[in-house]
Amino acid sequence: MNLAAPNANCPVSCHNCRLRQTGAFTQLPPKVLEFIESIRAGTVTVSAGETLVRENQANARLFTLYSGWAFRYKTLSDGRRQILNFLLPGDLVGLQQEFDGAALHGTEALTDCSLCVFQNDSLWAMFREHPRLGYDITWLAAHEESHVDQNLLTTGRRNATERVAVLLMHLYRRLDRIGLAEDGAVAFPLNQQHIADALGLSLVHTNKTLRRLSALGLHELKNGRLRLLNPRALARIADYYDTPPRLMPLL
Amino acid sequence: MNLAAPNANCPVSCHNCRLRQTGAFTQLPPKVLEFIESIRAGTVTVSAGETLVRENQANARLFTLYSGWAFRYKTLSDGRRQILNFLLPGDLVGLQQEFDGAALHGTEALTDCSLCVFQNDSLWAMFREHPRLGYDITWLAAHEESHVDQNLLTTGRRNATERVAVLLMHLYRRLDRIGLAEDGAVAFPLNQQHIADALGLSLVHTNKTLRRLSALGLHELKNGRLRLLNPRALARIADYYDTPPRLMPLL
DNA sequence: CGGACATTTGACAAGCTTCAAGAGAAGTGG
DNA sequence: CCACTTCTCTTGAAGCTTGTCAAATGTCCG
Repeated sequence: MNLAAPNANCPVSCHNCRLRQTGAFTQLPPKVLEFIESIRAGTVTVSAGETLVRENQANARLFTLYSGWAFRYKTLSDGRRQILNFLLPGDLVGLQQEFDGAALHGTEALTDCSLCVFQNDSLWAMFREHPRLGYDITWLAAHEESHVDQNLLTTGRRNATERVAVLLMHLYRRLDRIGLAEDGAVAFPLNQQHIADALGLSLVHTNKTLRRLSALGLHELKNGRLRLLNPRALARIADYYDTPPRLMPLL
Repeated sequence: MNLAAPNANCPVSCHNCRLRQTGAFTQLPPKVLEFIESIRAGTVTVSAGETLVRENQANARLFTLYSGWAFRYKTLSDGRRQILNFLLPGDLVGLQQEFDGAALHGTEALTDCSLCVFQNDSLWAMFREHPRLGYDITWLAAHEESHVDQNLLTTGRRNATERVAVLLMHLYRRLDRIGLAEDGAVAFPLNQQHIADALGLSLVHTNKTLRRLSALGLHELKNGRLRLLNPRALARIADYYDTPPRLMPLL
């Protein structure tokens, strides 16, 4: 079961959803699951590098990311870019613009992705028909905010070494939780520009910091896979201590 | 009507709520308003500098800020602090820890505050009894996230001058929208350490940057009030252009 | 008037960015 | 299969923004 594989397409029915079998997500009553299936408008695949939602786009839809990686970002008018957070399988895409009218950020596929698309205007129906779903959506929104909170602490108050350490640890742990770690390593499709844009650093300084950490034997990054060689040292540098895993909702 | 005044206590009944008369918030059907009133457990006042929710606190409650300013923050173990966003009248306090079990951030009163407190475990009741309220809560969560998004762009990719300009503009506009601007000026209770912690800068550099901007005649900060003397220049420096005001939900 | 706290300023050091250029990797077309 | 292009990664050097240290000034309040 490799959900990160390019050809990992969404299943026809939510009952067969492989994400739901990972044990990382909460179970839904059958009636609610059927409702989700009824408002699913279809599935979509997007190639690496393509834009899912443009900045300031008005009419975006609501998705659940099924396989692959994506990220949310904002840019300044002179092109400086900040990555806000990374989206992994199970994450909801496009909630903010349902409320703010237009997206205040862009969303881009980092790898080939497949997504389940919900019908237009189904958001209100979810709240009305199944309060449980409304609750779950709010949970996901609050959870995503906590990721952005953490990234803000990182860019605002950590130095370059600490920032890189946090990023590596955090992504590794998120992937591990949804079953995407194999033999102590995870797929790692980010290039150094992505890392720089996520951490508020320049490309060159990101490179030098990564080299320093790997020269110290803290991590290994090759063939597009990340391995944490000394997680305890990384955690100490990053001042980052994980909370115990909790089951997440999945739409 | 000065909602920022220290003695601006919550009204007994939501029907008399002065916030609802500002025109900045959506109208609620009478039945929903009565429901809100029924799950309101009381009101609380907090003095400037007091902590509303400690970092890692488990049993925090849900509030609506009625008057005064507060802020959410995170700290590293060596004391470095990052302010995540500022909370103004009408904002919901404590939603995240309802989901994550414990607060991953602290919340502190910046001025004397009064807040409406909701009953424990009333969150699920809101979603179940009145889907509209669930929808509104999600709106508020998504809206707060968009503030954090913006702050992350600012600390990650703007220089010191741009950061200060953004902060001044953004807070001015938020206050203006809820009717807290008088004669082109707003109350501004932040000290320079707060600004530094919000922008990811050192205290000294924050001071020098503020002085430079005010020497250029862009803003004036005295007697605890902020006046934007050249909003267009500030907007240009900050690369910050506001979206038209939208009505916000109010619980 | 004294004490605590916030603001202001200068000098210096450090971390990070920018510039420049080479090396490696991957894809394309002859 | 090899030249060619393009992109990513890597490294060094120089400069600038920002942080740190230290101390003076201003402000508020008892």
